[in-house]
Amino acid sequence: MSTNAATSIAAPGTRRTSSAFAPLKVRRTFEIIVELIKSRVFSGEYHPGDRLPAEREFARMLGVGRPAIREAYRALELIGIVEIRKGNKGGAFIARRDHRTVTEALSDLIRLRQISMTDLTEARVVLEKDVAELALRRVGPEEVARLTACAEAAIRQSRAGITSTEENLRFHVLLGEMSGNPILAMMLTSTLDLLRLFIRAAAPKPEVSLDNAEEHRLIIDALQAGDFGRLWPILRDHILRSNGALMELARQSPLPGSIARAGERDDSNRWPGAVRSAPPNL
Amino acid sequence: MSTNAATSIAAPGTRRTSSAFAPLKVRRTFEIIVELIKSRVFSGEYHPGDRLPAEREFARMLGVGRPAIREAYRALELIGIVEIRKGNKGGAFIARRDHRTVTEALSDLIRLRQISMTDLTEARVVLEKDVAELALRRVGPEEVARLTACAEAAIRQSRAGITSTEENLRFHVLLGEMSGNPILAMMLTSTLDLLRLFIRAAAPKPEVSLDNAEEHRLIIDALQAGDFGRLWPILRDHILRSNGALMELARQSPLPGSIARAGERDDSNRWPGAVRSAPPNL
DNA sequence: GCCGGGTTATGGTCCTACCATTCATCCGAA
DNA sequence: TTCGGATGAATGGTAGGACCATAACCCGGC
Repeated sequence: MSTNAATSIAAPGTRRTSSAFAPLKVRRTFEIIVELIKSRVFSGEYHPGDRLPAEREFARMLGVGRPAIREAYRALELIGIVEIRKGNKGGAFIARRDHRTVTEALSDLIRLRQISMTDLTEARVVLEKDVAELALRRVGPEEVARLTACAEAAIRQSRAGITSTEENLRFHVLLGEMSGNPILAMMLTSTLDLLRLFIRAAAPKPEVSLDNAEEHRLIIDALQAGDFGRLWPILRDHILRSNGALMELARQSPLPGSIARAGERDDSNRWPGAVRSAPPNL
Repeated sequence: MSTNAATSIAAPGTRRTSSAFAPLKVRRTFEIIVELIKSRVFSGEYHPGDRLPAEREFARMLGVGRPAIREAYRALELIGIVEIRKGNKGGAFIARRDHRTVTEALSDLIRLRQISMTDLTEARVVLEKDVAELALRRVGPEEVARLTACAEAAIRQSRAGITSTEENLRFHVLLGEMSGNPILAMMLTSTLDLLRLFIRAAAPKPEVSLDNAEEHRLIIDALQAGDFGRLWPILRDHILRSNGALMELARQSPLPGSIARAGERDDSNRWPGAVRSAPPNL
């Protein structure tokens, strides 16, 4: 290790021949670097698109080895804070944030916990209910236009024989965003991402569409009317109907992959079998 | 690179002098290894507590370098699937899963998105409402006993002059678990973890307790009665009251750290200022 | 039986070397 | 002049080896 004490992260004596009263370096080097970069991102010092120093250069600057920087960049990439590009003018760039990290973490956790389709639908129903209630107060003409565009795109795809699952899911994601609450929106998006996994596992055939895009128009109408009492039954039935269709599909085709297995383990009354308890929340 | 073709991950020719028709190895080595281990965990081949091969040994087994294994283990550690221990008989162990990963991802995202205290409380209110409604059908004597024990522990701590924040938060986490829906429970837990961060930032003085533990008894009573119409106003007011206390505290003491800054940036009507919009959901 | 030091397996870190990829630049042909 | 391919340079990806720090284990002395 060369000496570059100025900006060195590792205090002298923390490694090699640790002198008496070594400062108890318990955290790993790369974790310190991760914290350093995180704090700069959070404090607004770094902005999306900014390029972090090259591994070799940063290692020299901080007085640590290149592996430490590598691992820090890797960790930051995993949690979605930076994006790593190879080649000339490549490097680590501050990423635009999205919910991917949360979704993946949730997805992993859920697969390990052997979540059932029932749990997933139940969570979706309550989240959509809350989100719709909040969105109701915030939708304006612009929001309606976006929802309408999404719904019509799905309908066009359906009529053209193309699967509109993605577009249909996006409709509900949009609804989540319109709640105005980023936490709830993120949670709903994660739930829907998970639902997409289930759909892909149960209905690999792309010609199958689970969502009835036409119904989205009714939802938009009710949203415009601003009447939750009218909106909610429509939305709820819409969700439960698509859930029913998915369960039906699951029954027909065997379920490949770990997602399927996740539910079979526990008992008979979980995925892909019948609903465990009554449909939630009415 | 030595040759160990038997169980080699890297097909011959993917590196060094890539022959014609190289199989387009686009994914990085460590990602392949992560997938491999993940799938084994998901499929139940590995169980919590199991020990993965040592880095050097696994590298030899797979015919890859030690750094690849290192990075794979690191990645798995970050997403909470394994736990790495040093020393003799150390190594990578399949971890017991918890929600930490989700919480941290959520926390990072939220800090970057400059979530306000209002958003957080709003999310908490709707989640607690849903969770309470579900829990209402599932609580039995055992659940009531656990909640009571938690509430009484908090009360004892309060009277002894000890901060009961942790215990009070745990009460709501318990409520989340009693909903029977792991997804919703996880989401509520993550939200409460986030709230803990806010509390620590706003009220570093441990003698301040934000939650009124006595009220938890009322909640338990209403839960036992099985009447959501009675339970909900109590729970809602309880949450909003603690929120109000937190906001008050935030006003009194300046807010250190990135969490505080996260809200100050946007506008004046975010944290630590007044509520952005009307309290959610009534 | 208990305590303490030596042993040893293992992760933590660093270094060096080389490959692979990507972009920018330059040069020649049209 | 313009376009396209060749070339070079910067950078991440991977490998392998070396050494340190740590923690569990083992064994001997008390």
